[in-house]
Amino acid sequence: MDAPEQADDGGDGPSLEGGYDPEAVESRWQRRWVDEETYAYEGDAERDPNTVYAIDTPPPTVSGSLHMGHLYGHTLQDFAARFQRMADGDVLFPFGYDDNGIASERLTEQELDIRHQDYERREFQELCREVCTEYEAEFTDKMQDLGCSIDWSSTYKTIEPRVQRISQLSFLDLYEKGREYRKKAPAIWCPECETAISQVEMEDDERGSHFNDIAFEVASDGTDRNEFVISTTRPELIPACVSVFVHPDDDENQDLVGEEARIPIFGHEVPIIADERVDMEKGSGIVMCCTFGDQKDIEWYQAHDLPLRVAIDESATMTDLAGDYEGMSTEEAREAIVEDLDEEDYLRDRWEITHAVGVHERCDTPVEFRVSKQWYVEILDHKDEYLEAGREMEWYPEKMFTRYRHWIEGLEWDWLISRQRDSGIPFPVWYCEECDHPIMADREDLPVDPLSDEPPVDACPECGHDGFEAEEDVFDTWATSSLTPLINAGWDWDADAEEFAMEKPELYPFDLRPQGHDIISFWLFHTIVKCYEHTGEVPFDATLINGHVLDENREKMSKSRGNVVAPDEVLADYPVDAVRFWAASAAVGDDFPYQEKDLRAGEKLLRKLWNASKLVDTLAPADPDEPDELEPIDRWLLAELDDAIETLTANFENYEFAKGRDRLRTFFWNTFCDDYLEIAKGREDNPSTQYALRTAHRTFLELWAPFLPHVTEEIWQAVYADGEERRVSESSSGESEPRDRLESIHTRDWPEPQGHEADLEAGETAMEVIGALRRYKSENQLPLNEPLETVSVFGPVGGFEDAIQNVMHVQNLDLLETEPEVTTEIASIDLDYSTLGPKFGSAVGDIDAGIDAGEYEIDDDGDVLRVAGEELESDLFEVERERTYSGAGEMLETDSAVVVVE
RNA sequence: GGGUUGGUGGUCUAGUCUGGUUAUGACACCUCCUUGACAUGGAGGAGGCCGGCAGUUCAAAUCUGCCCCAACCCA
Repeated sequence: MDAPEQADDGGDGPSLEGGYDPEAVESRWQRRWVDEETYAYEGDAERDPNTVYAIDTPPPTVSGSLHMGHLYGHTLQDFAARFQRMADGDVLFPFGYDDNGIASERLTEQELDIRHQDYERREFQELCREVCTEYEAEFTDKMQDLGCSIDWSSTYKTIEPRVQRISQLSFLDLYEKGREYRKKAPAIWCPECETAISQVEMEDDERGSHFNDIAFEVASDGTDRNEFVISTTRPELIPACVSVFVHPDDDENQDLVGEEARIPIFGHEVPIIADERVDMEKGSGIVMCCTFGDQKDIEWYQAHDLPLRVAIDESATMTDLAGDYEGMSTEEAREAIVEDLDEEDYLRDRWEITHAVGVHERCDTPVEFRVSKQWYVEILDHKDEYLEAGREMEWYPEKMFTRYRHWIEGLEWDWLISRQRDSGIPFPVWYCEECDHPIMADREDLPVDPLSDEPPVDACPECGHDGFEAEEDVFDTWATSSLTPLINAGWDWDADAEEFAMEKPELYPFDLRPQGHDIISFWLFHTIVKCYEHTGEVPFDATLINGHVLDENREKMSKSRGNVVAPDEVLADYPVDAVRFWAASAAVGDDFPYQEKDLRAGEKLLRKLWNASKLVDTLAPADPDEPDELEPIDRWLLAELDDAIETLTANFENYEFAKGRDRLRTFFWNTFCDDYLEIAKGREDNPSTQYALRTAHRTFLELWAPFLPHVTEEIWQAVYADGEERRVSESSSGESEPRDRLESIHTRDWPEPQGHEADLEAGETAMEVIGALRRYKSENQLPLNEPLETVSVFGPVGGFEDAIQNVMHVQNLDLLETEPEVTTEIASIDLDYSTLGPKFGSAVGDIDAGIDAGEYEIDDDGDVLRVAGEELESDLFEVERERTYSGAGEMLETDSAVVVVE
């Protein structure tokens, strides 16, 4: 745009003509916001971190397309970002992709129908980059269709060199701090992906299997028995059997302890040992320990210093230890061994079961446990500190902290960060060929790839040898994606100052970390670990945990169930603003169903806002002067508006989007549209009403802006942007080229209460009277604009007579000084239990009974109620009277007024 | 198996921490109304013993215990 005036790009510029056309309007604004960098973070390194609002968004894993979880999560963040931007200025709302690691490798394999094993590492990495780039481009398009106020100039990919450098710096720093070690130890292993994985990547899955009762011979002669039976689901592991365990309390089998067992078929002999970790309830109560079948085997292996017998290799193929079974897969070997056991009469029984099997979450392959040399981040010794860090953050909702706490309390493994994969960030490490001493890269050289780069030394500092071996492993994805606060803040090594520094220190610690409740245990946890160890600070002030979007029957969406709703399908039928209105309906942290009718509710609201704006536009000039004195009805509206601003502000500050949304909708629809606008129709020439109308309307647009960014921008630009003083948020630090930027509603200031005071009781009563008259017309099947000849009101409605008269088409309105002629009798007595209870205690029951039975008296002036032997002062009860009106016309009652229609 | 969270009209939900006697709103349903924006609107109505059972209390959707159901996390 090139004119200082509001841009009107021809026929499809902002205008209130006709109905609201979200399809055209939304994409038009989305494009302009991106093109004009409306949401760009300005940045001011001098600013206090407490006054810059920064969000650390967990970058989506590049493994597929945008789903409802992305939509919901980002929309919630956007509510916070948009509110904060208006309320407090500069906001950083960045965006990243997590495209290094197993997930994107598997995506590449699926997409191209290839196996990574068939490619050179470089080649495969190239393919990953290509596939990811395509997915990212499509994902970005779809993200921009959501209209989130993301700063698209602050984006990153976890595989890009800048991030690789940060990730390798992080590795070096933790190594120097003594927080990392390399160790040959049993690790969880995925035979399909052929890599070690961490505890969090393993999940349980119910699988069908068999229990096999296998007879073991006793090879020594300390007992009368010749054999005993062991139940196992994994007979292929018997070549790896290194011992047999019996529980110390197991009297029946105590005779076996200290003896030797001979392994069927394979013939090797193993000791029988007592250990209380045996589950006596399971199978025969006697259990074999193999290296390794499960985690308990590892514990035993370490506790009893057992030998290592590896029968299964890294691709789940039997090793030479398995003798005749060498080269078979574990499944093949299982069947073959069972058959042979049966033939040789060792198989005593076999039956089907289903049980939980640990599988790799990325490929559903049952995991193995293998001894291998891996890098670990030590975390078990800092559990208390990480727990404390979690405690220092604000949790929205609070209850989610429990999950974090339980996760930490249950930690059993240090964090394994090396992966035997092709695509990923390499460890910046070489090893001395002679003494295995690790050589770390120099900081200034990062990022490095040891496979192609040379180590920074000519000779090993330990032994002087000059040959080195490159580390082939890459970092676990989370070793990098746990650094997002540091990536966003531009963390780097300052060589001159010899310390770490941030390019944008004002961002750190971040104000908000949003994420789903399913990844508290790893993503959030790992991020806290990394950032805390690097900076000594908790990286987030607050964390916002979003729930999951379920299908319309409240069931989890899953591809296998076929109940997945894709965001693009929804957005093809409904405006984004309507989708956002739905997204705001759930309490933060709660799972909630996707229901189409909720989107229709949002659509209705957009239409209402549009139509109300049109009406306001016909009733008052865009920018009326403020009159010296507002009339009661107008002052009442603005006082109510002040109140709404106050609650809504608090709601946004506390991430109570659902509450804010409902409060605003009710006030806008019921109070403003149904009540005030109807009244305003009869007062259009009144300067007081014109001012109130426009003030309220502008404020409504601003208050709705975080929820409904498109429709509010469209109306704002159509109605107000033109006459506004130009408010371009060019930074005061003097950017050399002042850009001609859109004065978006989204960069305006959040409304503040203006301190309007009004007789709220009179306003409330007047609305009651209007409601009563509406009910009267409805019940008498009259149109709402049917004139009423004479209406008398007894009640506090002073100052609102005109309003009542106009909106209800009352020709004569009388305010009564005294209650109209009625005969009254006591209908009921309302007790104030909250003070009555504490005062009279158990007598309350008798008082209730006495009143019900009519056994009570009230003083003539109504000051004292005598019942059940007690005397109640007037503040404890209220007498409800049944009024019978015998005068002319019909009497209507409200809570605080009596109305007579003639 | 252990833990966490939740269960409120037909549906989705507010209220539960901080107990107070007519339980909030929306959608759907029924009746009526074309009022100067909106009939994709407006006014009104019906519909719930707050998962079950005990307990604490003058008083429980709300606090306590047990049970049932669901989701999630961890074995």
